Amino acid sequence: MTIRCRFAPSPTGQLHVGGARTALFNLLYVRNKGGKMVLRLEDTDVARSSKESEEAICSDLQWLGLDWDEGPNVGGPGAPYRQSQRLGLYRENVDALLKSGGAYYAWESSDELNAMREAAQGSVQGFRYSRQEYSDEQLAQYRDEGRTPVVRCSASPGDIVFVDEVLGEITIPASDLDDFIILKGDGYPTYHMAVVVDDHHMGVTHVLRAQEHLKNTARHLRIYDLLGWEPPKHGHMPLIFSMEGGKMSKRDKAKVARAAARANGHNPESLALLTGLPEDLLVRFMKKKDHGIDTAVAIANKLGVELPEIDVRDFRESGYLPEALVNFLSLLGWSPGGDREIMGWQETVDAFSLDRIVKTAAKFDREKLRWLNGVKLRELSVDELIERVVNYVEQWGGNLKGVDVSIVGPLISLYRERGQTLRELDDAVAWVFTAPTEYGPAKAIKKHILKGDSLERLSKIGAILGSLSEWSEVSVETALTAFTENECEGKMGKVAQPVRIALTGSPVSPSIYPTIVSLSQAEVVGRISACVQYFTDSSHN
RNA sequence: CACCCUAUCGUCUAGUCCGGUCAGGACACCAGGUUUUCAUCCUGGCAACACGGGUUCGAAUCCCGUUGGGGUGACCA
Repeated sequence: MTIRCRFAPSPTGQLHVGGARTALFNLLYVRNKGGKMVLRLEDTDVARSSKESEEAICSDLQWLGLDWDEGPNVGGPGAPYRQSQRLGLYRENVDALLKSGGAYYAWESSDELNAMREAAQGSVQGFRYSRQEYSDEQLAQYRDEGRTPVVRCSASPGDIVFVDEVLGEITIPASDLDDFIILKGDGYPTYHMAVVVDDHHMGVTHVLRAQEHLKNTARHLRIYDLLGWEPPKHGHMPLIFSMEGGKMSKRDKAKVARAAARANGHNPESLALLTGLPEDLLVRFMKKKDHGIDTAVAIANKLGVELPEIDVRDFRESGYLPEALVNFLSLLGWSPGGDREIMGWQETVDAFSLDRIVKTAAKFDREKLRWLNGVKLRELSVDELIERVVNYVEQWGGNLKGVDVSIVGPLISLYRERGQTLRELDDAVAWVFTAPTEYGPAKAIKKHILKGDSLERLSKIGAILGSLSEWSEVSVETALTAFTENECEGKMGKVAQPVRIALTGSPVSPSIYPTIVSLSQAEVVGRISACVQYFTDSSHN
């Protein structure tokens, strides 16, 4: 039997890392078993679904290298792969359930339902819908009001017991289940109905999804049973937590922005002034009534705070490598056993199995991701890394955007070991394009510039470099080692550190010779004399 | 609050199913080495079986309870 798995996002926003991990595990399983991967868009929430979101999600999946064998735009035996294009099929099966008595029409409005929930607040178990009887007069009245009924599926009379591929035997007691909606008032199926019908018709053999769906599985199994279909196997994967514990969610961004605002002593009024956003929105935001990402981003930008990456897009923008994110994600809730961690795609595919998926939620440790990204960065050949950086700045901007490859190349190989992300690499190189206007830290300045005859020495070095007839790493090295031997008792630090400060503004940079020739001779001479000038001016020492 | 899931270093985890190197690796952190600075790299260190009962010659590993954590409780998926 061919194994078939699916990833079924709803196109209502960006691809979340949790979603990416779900897609990843499904694909790893499929590739390991030589099966087929299906991508299906669950766009039954008409109000929230969008084409842009669909494109963004597909783009991020592709960026991660998570491909699919069947899906929208590629087709396949289960086509179409957008639920909004499969309405007839759902309707058919809803009708079948209606006919067999497994489902029935329910006429309560959302408001009435909410009122019923409200009323059930105090009860031990909370609200559970139970089937209502309607008199002919009531029905007539509802129709006159223009109400459209929903269709509810009758709950299983007995406990739902199934063997989960990850968790083992799971029991959802009947007392926990109630009659759930399978067809909405707008004629669209709910998730429960659509998922079951599609998984069945698309030949899905294994449903691997997050543990938050555990109870939904009980509902889905009920539908399979009522329809007389063989259900697929289910496996529920552990959740991904933020470092604080709790599902990693978009709200984490709002949380960070709020904390930053408070730490800076802001109130809604001052925030409105700062961001130009309406004050009532900010009031709601700060009171945690609103968690808008745009609001969070606006505040963070003004305050210069980094928001935590949550969506795949965020990680892309921060300069992570797809292979690093994939490797990291594969280790969240799964391990190949033993001591293996740094793995390539095929190695991971070969090692993957459901019984090695962990049962407990994993916290998302960005520090480890950063480290892993650095490892993957250094695994790349220099040429490959250069290409990644060029593509990266092309898309997301940076100091190196539009800069000639003949300049980018040497710089990147210089910084290869000094950055964990593409963004950091680009940031690190900023000094090449902008001469320093100030120098620091103070302690280093004191030691390398102001102490003794340092400034005079720097001046001499400038003169020596300026007199070179050939501008190359070798000629610079020859000249400076000679100078070091003759005038600094061979102490390289006396030469390198002042030069670093003069050229970059800080005492930290890659090896000194390549650092020097990263700039033109004229630029080096200019920066050195500017530095000497700066500190000769008595106000700076 | 109810139900369900779950429990090894701060974090990700190996070991648990088939009890007998009481615990391995990695991130982070600390110390040292290499290095003209930084980084890379190398070496070493710190650090965990939630608790309480059982079962057993012997339990991280099996059973029960407690506590902790999380999920769910939509005409969202």
